[in-house]
Amino acid sequence: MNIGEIARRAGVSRSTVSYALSGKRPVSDDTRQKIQRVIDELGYRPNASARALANGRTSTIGLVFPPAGNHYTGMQLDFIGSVVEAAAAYDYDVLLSPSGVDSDRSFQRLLGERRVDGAILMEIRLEDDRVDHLAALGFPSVAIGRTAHPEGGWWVGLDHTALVEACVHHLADLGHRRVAFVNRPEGLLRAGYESAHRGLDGFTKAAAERGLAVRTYCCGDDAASGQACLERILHDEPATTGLVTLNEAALGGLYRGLAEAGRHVPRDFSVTGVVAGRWAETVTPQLTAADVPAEEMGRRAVDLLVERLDHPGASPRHHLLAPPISLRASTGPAHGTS
Amino acid sequence: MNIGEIARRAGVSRSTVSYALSGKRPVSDDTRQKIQRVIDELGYRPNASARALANGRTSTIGLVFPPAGNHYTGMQLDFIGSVVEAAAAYDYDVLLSPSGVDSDRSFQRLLGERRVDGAILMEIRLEDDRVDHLAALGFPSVAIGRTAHPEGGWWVGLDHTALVEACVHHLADLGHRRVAFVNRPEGLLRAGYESAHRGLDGFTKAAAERGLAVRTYCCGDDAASGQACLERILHDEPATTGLVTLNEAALGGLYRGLAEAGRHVPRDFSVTGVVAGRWAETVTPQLTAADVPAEEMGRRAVDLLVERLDHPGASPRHHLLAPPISLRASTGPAHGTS
DNA sequence: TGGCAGTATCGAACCGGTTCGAAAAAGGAG
DNA sequence: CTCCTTTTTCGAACCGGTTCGATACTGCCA
Repeated sequence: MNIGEIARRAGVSRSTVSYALSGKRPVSDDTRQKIQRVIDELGYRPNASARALANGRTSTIGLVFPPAGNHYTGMQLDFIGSVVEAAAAYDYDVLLSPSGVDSDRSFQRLLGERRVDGAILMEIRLEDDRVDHLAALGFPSVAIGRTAHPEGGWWVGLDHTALVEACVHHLADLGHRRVAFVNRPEGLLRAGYESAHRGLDGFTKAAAERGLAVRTYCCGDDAASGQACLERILHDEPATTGLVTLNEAALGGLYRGLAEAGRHVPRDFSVTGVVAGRWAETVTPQLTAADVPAEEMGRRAVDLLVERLDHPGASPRHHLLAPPISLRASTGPAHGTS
Repeated sequence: MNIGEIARRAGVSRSTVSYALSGKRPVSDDTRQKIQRVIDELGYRPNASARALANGRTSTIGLVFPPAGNHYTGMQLDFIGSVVEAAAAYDYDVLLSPSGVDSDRSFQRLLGERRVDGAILMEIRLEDDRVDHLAALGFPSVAIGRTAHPEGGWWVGLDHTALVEACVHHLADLGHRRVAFVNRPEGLLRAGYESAHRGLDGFTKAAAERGLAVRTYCCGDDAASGQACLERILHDEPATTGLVTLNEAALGGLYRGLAEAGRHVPRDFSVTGVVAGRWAETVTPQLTAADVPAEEMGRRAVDLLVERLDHPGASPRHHLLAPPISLRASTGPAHGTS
């Protein structure tokens, strides 16, 4: 079941079999057919490790996870799914790297041991040592997210600043004056997560522009935290009439908190934010939100990475996406205290 | 940066370096230290492909996806996350295989090209050619799910029949007489998905035992389908007062449909089913449900696979899980038409 | 001081492919 | 029929590790 066996049965040399398969040198028609017949008969497939060793390419890309710990959100699932699918179209496999507790170890595994040809990094931080490290090494990688200094890098990003600004303007246009911001968990904000920081920046800036009274909160990635967070919001400022969130996993909890406080959405309270479309449609009333185009981002990241792998000298490229807000049913005009 | 370079700099032979690293033969203390110093200095890591070629083990396990198409549910995310984490603890990497459109191709890639030492299969069908195929090949694999003939196989399963029965009994105990079943999408049922079939069996059986009037539905994996499905349920039998679902992605839509029909949960209508705990807590009121222990299942699947890899002769093992129903807030006593 | 056990290290073969240079075979022109 | 070009195939080296058999070195006892 190795190439030598195929060669023996076809009565040719190993190199001829190799060339017949790769097409890198011409092989006469009848020997090719003879070889093909033997291959089909035995169901032969070349050994991936041997091939990787010989030509230095593993045909595998690494998908590097955050040091976020044990919690995965729905958005990440969409990334993973679309990356795997897009990679398969280019004949690449996808190796998942947890980079959980000690990210260095699995990072070393992926790069140091040459398990992958390139990497896609998820959950980027503004100052991200992984990105810097890879850039210093010249290792082909694409970030899903954008560091504080994205110039000269390869990445696919979402313009969280602009999206959150749009959310704030949307609420302000509806007459809301007291608005809260529900961010990702505090640990992630402190760790410098891009979405948390840029989203917060956009919120602060737009709120200042519109002269809104605002409060910002961090919130755990689960429904219970969302509910608790909403209670805190109404406790701190009962006159709050709207919120913007980046935290899709807390969304259900936020809604529950509103329901239990007797605030009807969207009559008494407007909710909006930046979340995956699937989640926006799950809650009732459906969330007016900037839908994170996770699938497109994953696909584009793979496109960029493959381009980079195919053309080692290519100059850096990136995509900054800013999808429009999908108007659904969770926001409405403010009244009463406005 | 290869073993020869290390050997040269340390003034020893390549085999000595290899033995110093693997410990498979004794190496004197000072040469070991000399070698280690060089390795640390250069940051050397042995090439994974070369190692895999030499000793026939890739230290990688494959995670095989369903032919389900482009839709991933939250449960799958939890499986993936826990599998990756558990595998990392055993020093295994995880290779994702879509097996999307033509599952054969990526299957061949994984096994035929020897990219992985073993595989974990997700989304099992009652008659699953992948399982049969692997069993015939004697290839080390563990299924997350259980075929119609699970004897002699390695798997981690969820007792959907028992769980759905428990849900039905729960509703019947509360006095509900007309109950609906919301299954996975029709395509999956027709394809023979285990959860869809066994869940349906349990529902039918328990409903018959309790003499309930029932209807069963298939429902797409998204909120819009859930809403449509609920409308159909109430249209077909307006006196329905409860439902059992396996479809977590439709859950939000089911709730919305109930709200729009003016049925209050749990006062007018009880909802229960088998879904991941995270989803059960997202909806309001929180779902009384059998929580799918996705994390535990993923972890156990890895444990079994590693055991199988370490002891090639070991006799088949499995785990059939049947977590209890978590009483939350979505079910209550029936009244009115009862 | 020779013989011997035991330890430390080395060289070579091997895993299964790819690739290069050269040899062999085929075809065409003189 | 020879010579030369072109096409087709072959053998050997290489990728970077692992592993086996054998050699070199050490210390100990007779």
